[in-house]
Amino acid sequence: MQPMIDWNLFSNPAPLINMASRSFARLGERRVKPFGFSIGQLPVVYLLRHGGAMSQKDLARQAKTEQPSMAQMLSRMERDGLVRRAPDPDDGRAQLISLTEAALEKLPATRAALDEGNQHALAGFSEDEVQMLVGLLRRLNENLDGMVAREE
Amino acid sequence: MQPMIDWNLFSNPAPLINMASRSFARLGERRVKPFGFSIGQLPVVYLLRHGGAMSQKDLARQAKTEQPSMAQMLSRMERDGLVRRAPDPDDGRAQLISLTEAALEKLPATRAALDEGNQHALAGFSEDEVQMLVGLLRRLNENLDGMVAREE
DNA sequence: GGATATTATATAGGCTCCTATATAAATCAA
DNA sequence: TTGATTTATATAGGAGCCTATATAATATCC
Repeated sequence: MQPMIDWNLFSNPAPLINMASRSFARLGERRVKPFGFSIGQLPVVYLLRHGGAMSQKDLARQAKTEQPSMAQMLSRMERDGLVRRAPDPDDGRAQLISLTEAALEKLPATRAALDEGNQHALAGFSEDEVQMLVGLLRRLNENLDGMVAREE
Repeated sequence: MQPMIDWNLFSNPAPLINMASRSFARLGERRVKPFGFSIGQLPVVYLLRHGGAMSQKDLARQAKTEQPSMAQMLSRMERDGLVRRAPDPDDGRAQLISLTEAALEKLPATRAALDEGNQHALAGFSEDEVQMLVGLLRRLNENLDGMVAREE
């Protein structure tokens, strides 16, 4: 039970993380747009980067989004020629999703543009500080994942 | 120019922050919903928590969202009886927005519920680690804000 | 004072997410 | 083998965010 002192949005991780997330999204959007991607698509791109194929379900699980979010995303990506859907020969319900050649070709340049932006975001951070931040964020995500799973 | 080694989503701050942000939002939503709020409204609630009134423009600036996002949010909040819009006597274009009594009454319980969730998210973190995380996030946000402002 | 900027909101359109629910194929059990 | 359950995707509906643009009121500058 902590005292009901007045609230400071900027000393809690949650709002700081929300702000950072939105800023990263806006900046990332600008950087990947020239290559025909949008920022939310990157987890899918990442998972399929070697040219392999995955089901929608596996993509959703590994990208940690809900299945309907993934379905919608894949529809847009298919519409934009980034992704191909093929019926799974072993399961009539499922699809196998893979990146198109066009998408694969644009990957290296896209990633370079994005990396450059991420470097700028960490201007003034020592290597140790970056590692510290990443480590703390990983632990935070582990806690959060558990809470989401337990419906806490 | 760094080597094009294979990509790891989990050693970059940006995707980790995006994941954490989404988890916080999902968990926070569950916690504040019983009180009639939704998680995205909290910056507005926070800014108006003492019963004062602000223009939409000031709310948007201080909550660091774009004006149209704020306009939409306020429409929903007005619809839900959380906020009141009054014409600004000094400026025919502007409105003065304030929380309704109903919203003000539910504030303490809402904040308590949210704080509890945030504590759980930081389970296993020492006080120093929390301060470290907050400090690093603040610096990161400063960088990001600058980049957004400079259209970088 | 009247034309021209600037400023405060509003609207349109789209993306990324979420929850809840429907549909269709596969699996399991009796 | 058929009926019930589980599983993979789809659809509906909505929040929250963004960019681009329209509208209306205020300021500014001849």
